[in-house]
Amino acid sequence: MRKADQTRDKLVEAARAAFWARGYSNVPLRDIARAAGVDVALISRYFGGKQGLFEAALNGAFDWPDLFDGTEDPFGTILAKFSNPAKEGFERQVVRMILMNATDPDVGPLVRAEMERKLLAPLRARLGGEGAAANVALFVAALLGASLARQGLQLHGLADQPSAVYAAQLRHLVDAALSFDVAAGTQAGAGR
Amino acid sequence: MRKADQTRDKLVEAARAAFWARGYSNVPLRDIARAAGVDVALISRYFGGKQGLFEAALNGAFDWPDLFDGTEDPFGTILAKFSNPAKEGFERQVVRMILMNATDPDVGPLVRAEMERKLLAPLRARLGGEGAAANVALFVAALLGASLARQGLQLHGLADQPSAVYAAQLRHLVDAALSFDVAAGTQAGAGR
DNA sequence: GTCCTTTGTCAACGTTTGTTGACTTTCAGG
DNA sequence: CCTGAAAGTCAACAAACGTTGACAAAGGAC
Repeated sequence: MRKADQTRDKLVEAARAAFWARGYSNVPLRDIARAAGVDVALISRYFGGKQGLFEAALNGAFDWPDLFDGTEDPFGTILAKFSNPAKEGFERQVVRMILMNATDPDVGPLVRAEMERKLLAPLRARLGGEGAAANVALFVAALLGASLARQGLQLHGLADQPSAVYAAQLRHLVDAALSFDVAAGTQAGAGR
Repeated sequence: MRKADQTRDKLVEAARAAFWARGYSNVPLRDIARAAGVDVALISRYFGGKQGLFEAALNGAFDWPDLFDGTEDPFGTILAKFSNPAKEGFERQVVRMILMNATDPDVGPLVRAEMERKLLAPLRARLGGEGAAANVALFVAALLGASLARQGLQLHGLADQPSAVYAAQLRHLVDAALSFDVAAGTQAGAGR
């Protein structure tokens, strides 16, 4: 039973790399099996099928290393993780996973549910107050939008910026998201 | 030759409805043919294949009705179209199209190229100035992020808001996107 | 060594998918 | 009416997909 766990882990790891990069419906199981150096049949055997493998890959994808247990501000921590390094951090992978799989008809609902449980709810609890939900949702929207535009769509003016400038852009957007006041209703300053 | 154009149009229309809603790789050609009331074989005959049909559906998807020809501010116009009605506007469909297909390995590059040509470049030309690219990219990022969070992910705190509140949220985020100053580099106000 | 559980291998199945080619129907021009 | 191009129908293909079941190898218990 020890050996089987190793194969399970190799499959989950390969599944993450593939699903996060190309999206659920664009990844054949044979690709994952080949990358893991394992026979395809073992996927259905161990995880019950493709969807089961995705659930296993999704499980733990939101277990951030000490983000909500410390006394630090999770918003600032997340922002810092996204701004600073070019190296693929833990949070970066989660965002790529969301962008690639949250709109899929098959596994989208799973992703959204896990997201709500492991990310949005804790962030709301940290912020507290009446309009916490609005600010948290805007925070996530800004983060996803910026990541999609820079990494996913490679937009000119965002993807070609040095990380210092991108950090300033992201902070500017996130500040707006967190400073939104629900009670104020409609505020001054139209478009442009 | 007149009749064939009608069938072509019916196919393109059905293709848009399906591709925009479920994404390129999740739509079988037979679904589109059935929705259009047409035989599947005609797709390969008329458009050369699935990718050709998508290109035909993509073509014209960015031809906004009088957005860049008038003297009005396109940023404000787009923002207004997204804030006000519950009815599915033209711009809304484009955003849904982007969110569902821009990350696809097959047609993603096509979508991004068309997006750059028909949306980002005109917006940059309108804004002008040195850092126009940065602001335009942030504008689009904010718009896509908010739409993804509200319509796509149904985030609590954004999807359950009345349209008046959502309009204020969107305007708040977009204002930040357009007010970003590239030259200022790093500015004051960290996370939270 | 023998047994039995665990683990991995292999071939095949039934579907679905995009695409193709041969055939039939439609219909305007002579 | 006759003809031929245009438009549509139908069956079938090959490939790819997820999944299954029968079988072989491995490895510890006794």
